[in-house]
Amino acid sequence: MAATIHDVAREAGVSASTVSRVLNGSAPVNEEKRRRVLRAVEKLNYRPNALARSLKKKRTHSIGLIVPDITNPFFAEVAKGVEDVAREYGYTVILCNSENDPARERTYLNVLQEKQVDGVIFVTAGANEGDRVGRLERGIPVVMLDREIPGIPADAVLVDNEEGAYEAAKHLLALGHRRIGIITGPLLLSTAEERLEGYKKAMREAGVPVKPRLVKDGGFTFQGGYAAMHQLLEGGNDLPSAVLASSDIMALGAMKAAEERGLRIPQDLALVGFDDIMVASLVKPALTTIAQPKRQMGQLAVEMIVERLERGRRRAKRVLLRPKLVVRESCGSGRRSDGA
Amino acid sequence: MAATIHDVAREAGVSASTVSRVLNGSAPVNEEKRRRVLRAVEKLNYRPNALARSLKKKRTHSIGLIVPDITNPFFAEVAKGVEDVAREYGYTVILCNSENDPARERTYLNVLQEKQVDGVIFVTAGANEGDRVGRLERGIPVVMLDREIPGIPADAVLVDNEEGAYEAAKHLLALGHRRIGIITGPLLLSTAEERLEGYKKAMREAGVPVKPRLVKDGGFTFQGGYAAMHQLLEGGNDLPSAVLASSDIMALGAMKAAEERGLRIPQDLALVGFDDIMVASLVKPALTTIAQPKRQMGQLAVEMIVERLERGRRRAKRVLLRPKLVVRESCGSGRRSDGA
DNA sequence: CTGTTAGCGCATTCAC
DNA sequence: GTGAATGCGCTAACAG
Repeated sequence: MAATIHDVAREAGVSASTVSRVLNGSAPVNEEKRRRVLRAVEKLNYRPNALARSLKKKRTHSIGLIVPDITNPFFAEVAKGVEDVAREYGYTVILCNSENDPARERTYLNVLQEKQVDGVIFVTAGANEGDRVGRLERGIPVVMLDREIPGIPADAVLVDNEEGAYEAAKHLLALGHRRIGIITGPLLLSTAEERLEGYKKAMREAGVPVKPRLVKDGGFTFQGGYAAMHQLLEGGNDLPSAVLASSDIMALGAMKAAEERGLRIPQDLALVGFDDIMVASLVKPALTTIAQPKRQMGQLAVEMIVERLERGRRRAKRVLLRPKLVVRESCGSGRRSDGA
Repeated sequence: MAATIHDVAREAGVSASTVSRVLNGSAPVNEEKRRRVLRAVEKLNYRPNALARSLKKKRTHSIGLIVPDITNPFFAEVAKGVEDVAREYGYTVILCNSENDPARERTYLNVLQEKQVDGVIFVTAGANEGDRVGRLERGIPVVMLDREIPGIPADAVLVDNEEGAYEAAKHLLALGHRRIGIITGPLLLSTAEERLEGYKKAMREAGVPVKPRLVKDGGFTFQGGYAAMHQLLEGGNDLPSAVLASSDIMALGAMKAAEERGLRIPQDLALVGFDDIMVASLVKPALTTIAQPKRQMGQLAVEMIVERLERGRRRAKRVLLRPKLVVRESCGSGRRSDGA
């Protein structure tokens, strides 16, 4: 059986409170007793029970992280940022994979609450968890990350998706493209919606009409991007000369589809992604994309929770980060081949 | 303030014990009171406090997962497997990124113990944590994953690395290569050591001497693989015609280096990886590699912990999974590439 | 400075 | 069936 604070107290010939005091430095303790306590701790290999402490102090020093899929490099990067500063502040992170399943998301929200986490970082799968989050939020700090739920006053760390997609589309337009397709994410996600908006805005400004036929939902997955690209490439005429994929993963799927159709990138088709995950620079041609500060997003989210917890901030805060166009090879130099 | 079991008891006009009984089904309760309790729970939006329960029951239903780097696709896949079955069994997972830092690893081992996790899944960075793990292991089930620490009786989920590397090398030999280089991981990791062994064994059997000059440590990182390949390619003569990289990440780095040297893969240089992460099938040429059952490894690890916890297993168990050669394009075998 | 007392919120005897 | 009492291991008053 693991030693308790009382065992240590007995071994050192002092009271449990004294042991607690030396271990937490919460009050001055006679030097002699202090040494005895430390020795006893050593001898018994004593480790305080964090459960008991948390129960008493009403602080668990743990935060929950809910993501749709940890194997998605975007979320893995975010998670790393989260874990990293959480550790610095003495917090532990509970990893929750929602698998894009609203039910699972809901379950986790409850579990985290029961486990008394000090805060939650929530990348929602888009289900309408507004009520639940709102209710939870009254007791526990919640930071929405990457995706917003409209109408709740929780903190949020977001990227200016409209701006990002706008830049991406403008890049394509500047290269002379006019028939530009877009593979969107699920439009119930603010993120996907905003990227579509940015695309439309750029098209509008350039005086190019947006054709519904060139807008396909790729569900933010590799498979979805693959299927969407095939759809875009169906029907002999009216084909896009460029495609904006709303995530790198989808861009990769799209690339595979284009390849299967015998299209060369960038000669026959220009392609832009979104996220800048590591693979983007590794594939051939290297993917031009909109980079997001993934690591930083995770870091900021933790800091926002700590601010509320340790510095008592009350007002909701919303951080909007700027994405950045990274030009690589998948859009070519700008001369679009008309004939090929 | 969150409602407690006493609030519910008062609201329902019963004792706290009764509330506990209906919530846990631990004893029969009068139907009428039962309804009243349930109603009260609803009304007060009561959530049991898992800390208090855990303190009492000495079970937290949480397990710790220590990995070197969650952004490494290999570990992300493992983590997904872990999370997935942990959730099924009602466990929560605490994510710990050691960043390959022994100090951090040590800290996490302690933190997990203090948080009273019911088990630990440990992918060690290779520091000699034997003592610590051994001591911990006496109180908490520990499963070593992917990497072993010799001499401790903990459970382990491993892959037959020697066999995998042996197959990889034989593949290269069968294609007629004789000057085969290897990029290893840090040799203090059992994993890296065993892969090197497999390579040597294949070479020996083929009667090809192993030249130290063709053995380079790539540290299991992209950068390391890149640097190692540059070293292998230095010095005009005595160059390898094929290279076995002990991880896909390193293979990718190696690919970049080869490219910089103007070498075409597979025409000028054959390359095999290890792991079969998603990117492997996406790069060009698609990477021939040794696939590991990543997801399954995570799943098994959790099951081994649950076995000890809920079915009282005592004897240490060691599972050795078989890796599998996946032939794609990077060795120019002429066979069709396969998507896996 | 230090020991004693009193909970944190729950599950579990133990009587009734 | 059910309530009262007890304690999980710890920290925080409260007296000295």
